Amino acid sequence: MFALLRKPPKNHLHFFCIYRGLSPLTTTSPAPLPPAAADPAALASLILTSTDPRTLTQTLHCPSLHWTPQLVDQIIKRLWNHALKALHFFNILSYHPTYAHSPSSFDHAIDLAARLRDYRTVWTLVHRMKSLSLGPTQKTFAIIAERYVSAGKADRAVKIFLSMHEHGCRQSLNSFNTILDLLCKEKKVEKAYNLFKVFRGKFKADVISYNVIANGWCLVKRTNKALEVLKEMVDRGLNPNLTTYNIVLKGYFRAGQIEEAWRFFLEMKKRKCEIDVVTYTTIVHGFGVVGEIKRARNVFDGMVNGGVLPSVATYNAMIQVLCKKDSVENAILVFEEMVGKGYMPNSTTYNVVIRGLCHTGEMERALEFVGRMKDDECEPNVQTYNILIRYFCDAGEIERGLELFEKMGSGVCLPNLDTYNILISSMFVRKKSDDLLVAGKLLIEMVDRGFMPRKFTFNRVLNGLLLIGNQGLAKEILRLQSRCGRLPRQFKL
DNA sequence: ATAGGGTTAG
Repeated sequence: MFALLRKPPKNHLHFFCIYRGLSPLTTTSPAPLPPAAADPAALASLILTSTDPRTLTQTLHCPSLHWTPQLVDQIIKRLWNHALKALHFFNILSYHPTYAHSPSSFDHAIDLAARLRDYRTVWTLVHRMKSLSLGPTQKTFAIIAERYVSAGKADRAVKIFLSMHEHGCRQSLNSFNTILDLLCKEKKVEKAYNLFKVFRGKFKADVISYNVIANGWCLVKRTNKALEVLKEMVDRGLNPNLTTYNIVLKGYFRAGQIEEAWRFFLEMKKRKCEIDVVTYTTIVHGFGVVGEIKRARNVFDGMVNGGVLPSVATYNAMIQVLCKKDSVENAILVFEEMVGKGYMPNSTTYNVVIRGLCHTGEMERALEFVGRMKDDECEPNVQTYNILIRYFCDAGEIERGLELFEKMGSGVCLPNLDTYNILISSMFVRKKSDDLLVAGKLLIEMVDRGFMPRKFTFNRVLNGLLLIGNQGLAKEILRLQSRCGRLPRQFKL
């Protein structure tokens, strides 16, 4: 992609837009005029449907288009689940005659390239940022480190963090806490804790550093380790705060230590510890997921007396656990109650209700809520589509699932990794050979869009294709799998 | 993008 645009035909394009009919380039195909207003949706679908990079470049470089960092970021966001298209777009604008990318757009591009595991492009972009004096910033390094960690290269991520000052980005307590958090969120708590112990003196670890590590231990259900770390914190003269207590509370619930959680909450109250909406939401959710609906309800109803109003997240927790452990009808009652009190449900709220209805087989009622969602100007998101696709397919209505998938692909809401996984596994329920062929094509498409299928998915699809005797496609997928493996991938950008 | 609460997945 870079090679293609090595010599950006700057001035030429200017003329092309004004004298469209006269340009020698029209011997191929005329570039469509860009949408009149700078509409991110229209531009994103233009980029998605374009097949000729040269024509697209001409359109996007047209002087009547007024680019801003916000517009560029909005378009990248819309193309997020089609990494190659998004990077192509970023790259075309890199050669715009007058517009220059913002640091935020660079960060997004770096994030996308890293998701493709195209580390060469990642570092090319970092250097370009540097030469334009736009970075790299601490955020840039957080993004890179996160991608390395999630690709199973935690050691590499740590090395990069330790050398970020060599790239002209200074280290700080913030960046230290960030790398610790990234490692913890990817369940590399042991590694985070070791790093913490080595550098806590140098960076002057604070209560946030300790909270991050404690939360890490909680995430792997080792609440006692979390408590140990926090005791150490207190011994060093740092005081826990409300976030610390909420982390521990959640930790108990996560580890299934329900009564310990409740005792801990009572202790918080007894000690006149400030209690906030996060505390209450944690308890409502925690009780609910183990089926203690009555206790969840009591806490939910009682929090107002404690002087704390529920948030949308609290309602979402209550509604979700009612769906799962009680009944959708009661969940919907709470939903209506929330609306009646003037709360605006968000997409999570709608998705929880929609999933609940799908789960009880009430697809049509679920679709009514999708309509209601739209009426509230809350557009169905990728999760909404994933829920509907999953349950349509589960109910044997695979055509309806595929129909929704097609709709997404048109640019409304591009499919993500989950969408592909859901759909691919649905292709095995009818045991039709055409379905298996579709599974193969979906697998190729998902890799093309920067999503890494699990080994299980590869094997499943390969077996399916061999079963129907499609050696050709199977071979293609095998090649794809070996490219996705250990070897760094280089998408020609 | 310096920490804590709601979607998910057999």
